[in-house]
Formats: sequence, structure tokens, C-alpha cells
Amino acid sequence: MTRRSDFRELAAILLAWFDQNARVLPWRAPIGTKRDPYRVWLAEIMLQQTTVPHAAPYFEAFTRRWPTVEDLAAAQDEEVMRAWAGLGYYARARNLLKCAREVAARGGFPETSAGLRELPGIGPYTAGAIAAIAFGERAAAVDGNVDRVFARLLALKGEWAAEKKRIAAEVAALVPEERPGDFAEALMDLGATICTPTSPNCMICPLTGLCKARAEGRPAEYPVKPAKTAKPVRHGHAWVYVKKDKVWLVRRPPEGLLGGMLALPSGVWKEGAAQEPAPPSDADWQPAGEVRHVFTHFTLRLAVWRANVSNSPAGEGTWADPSEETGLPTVFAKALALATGGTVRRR
DNA sequence: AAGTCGGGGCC
DNA sequence: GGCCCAGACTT
Repeated sequence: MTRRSDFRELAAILLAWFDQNARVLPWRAPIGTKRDPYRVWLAEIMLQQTTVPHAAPYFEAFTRRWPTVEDLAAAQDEEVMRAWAGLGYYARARNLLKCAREVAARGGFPETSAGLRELPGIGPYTAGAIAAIAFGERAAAVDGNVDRVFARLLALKGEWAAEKKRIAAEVAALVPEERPGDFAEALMDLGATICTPTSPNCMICPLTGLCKARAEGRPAEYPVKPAKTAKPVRHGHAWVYVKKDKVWLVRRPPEGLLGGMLALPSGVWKEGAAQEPAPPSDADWQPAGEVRHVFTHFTLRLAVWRANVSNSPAGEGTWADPSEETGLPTVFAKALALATGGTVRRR
């Protein structure tokens, strides 16, 4: 464990840097002013494994449409899933609604990290971030930025899972009594703007004098992470029923990949060789091309088919205007654009 | 500890 | 093409 004296000035240095260099972001408020727990929570959920530029317009749309947690709790599931389309990791949206309803029922957010941790979709990082930023608790918020910053500060070379545990302990010990939320955001801003993954700008880093990786001269070589396994390829087919200017959309089952989302009819996607096309019903199916889409743990090659019909297919579904439809996950938006000659609509 | 779960920008 | 990103949840 690092001796506390090594880093005893770290928080003060970082906060002074933050006072001059804090990013201005939609979910933030001027330093020293009170933060709305609902907005902090919503932003933290949207930002899980998601970049700031990607999440920002969704945050604006959600807070405009549902200004309070009670508003969101009263929303229809389908409306929230539609509004989340394109943001990814759709279990977040499902948990977002569960969480909003629990919070509305209990009359507000828990005000401690331990209490927040009990809510769906709130893990160790998010609980710490909300507790520190919205409630001023002396809690640590260790995200990917903070892991990287401390891997470099300490020049950690060991097994990554073990090093992350050590980092969590180090950061927890360094959170100041005053301004714990600013400390959390300062570390994230430092990681996002200076101590970046591939080319850290040590020349302007306020912590350069404390950084062991910098002293070694090779900061970009940290953190040392295990090699990732190759993605397999899965093949599938998607079926675009066209009736006049409308297309047939279905809703996916509530759990699993793209769970609860609007979708094109699409069979099971299998690893290995391309499958024989097996349309859900007979029609004059014409090939529209292939969509390649990369998911977290596999690559999909989706053959897209189109047929003009005059009646609705069997089963649950709705006719939608493809030029106006914004509720589809990206893979289906791409497939639909291919079949209809349109473009992928995104906010 | 490993696998599941999205999407997009950057190198 | 691989990497990363304000990670959580399940097994």
C-alpha cells in the first residue's frame, strides 16, 4: 500500500486544477452549487461504458421529456425503450425504469452509497459517484478513467483484476472530506482530457510530479490489461415486410440481447456458416443486401430480405413509417435503411 | 473469474 | 481491425 504521505497533496492539487479546467457538461452545475440527484443518477447510468458525446443528446431529451424521477416512473415502458434506442446496453433502460419506480415509491433517492447500491442498475461505481456528487458523501467513484490514472501514478504492472482492487482502496483513502464530488469529477476529467488512453499529455498534467509511470518515461504502456479473446461471427436473416409506405416491426423478448426493444422479425443468429433463409411466412422475398454489425462479444452478418405484402403477418407487431422510426436498435436501423433505401435516423 | 450486454469514435 | 469508453449483472 502506498504511504499516505506520498499522495497527501494529491486532492488539493487536483481540486485546484479542476477549479480552472472542469469540463462544462449538461448534467453539471457550477462548482459549489447544489446538484439534482435525479439528473446526477440519470447521467451516471447513461454514461456507463458510453462516451460523453454519445450520451449528451439522450440526457437532454430525457430531462426535457421527464424532468423529475416521478415523471420517469410514470412513463410507459415502450416509450422509455424507444427513447433509449441507439444508446446501447438496453438492460440499463430496463433497470432505469425499475429504479425510478422504486425511488418514486420511497419518496426520493437514498442519500448514502450503501443505500444507492441496493437499487437496480447501480453498482459500486455509480453508487459512489451519486453519493459523492449529489450528497457530498466521502465516497470514491472509480471508473475506467480513474483506473487508468492510478495505474500510471503507481506504475502498476500486476494482474489487472488485482490491481483494480488495489486502486479502489487507494482512491477511497484519498477522497477528501471537503468536495468529494468535485474530487470524483476532477479525476474523471483528468483521465478524459489529459491522462488519455493512448497519448497522455504529461506536459500539462497537474499530477506529473507524483506519477511513477511518467518517471519511468512510458506512461502510455499503462494500464497493462489481459489480451482479449477473438470475436466469433454469427449469421442471421432479417425480414422486412412492406405494405405501401409502412414496415412491420415486432418487440423482442424482455430479457437478453436487445431485450424489450423494437425490432425487425429476425430468426436465431448462429455461429459458423451462413444459415439457409427461413422466412417467417411465404412472400415474394427479395435480397436487399447484408448488414455487418459488431456487438460486444460477437460480429453479426445479417442477410436482409424485403417483400411487398397486402396483409399483416401472423403474431404481434405494428406497421411503422421507416422514414420516421427512431425506436430501433442500430443493427435493425441499418437493416431497415438497407431495405428501404433510407438512412439510419439518430438523434 | 468469466461471460453477457451496444454503439461509435479514434488509432 | 482493435481499442476504449463516468460498468452492472449473472453464473
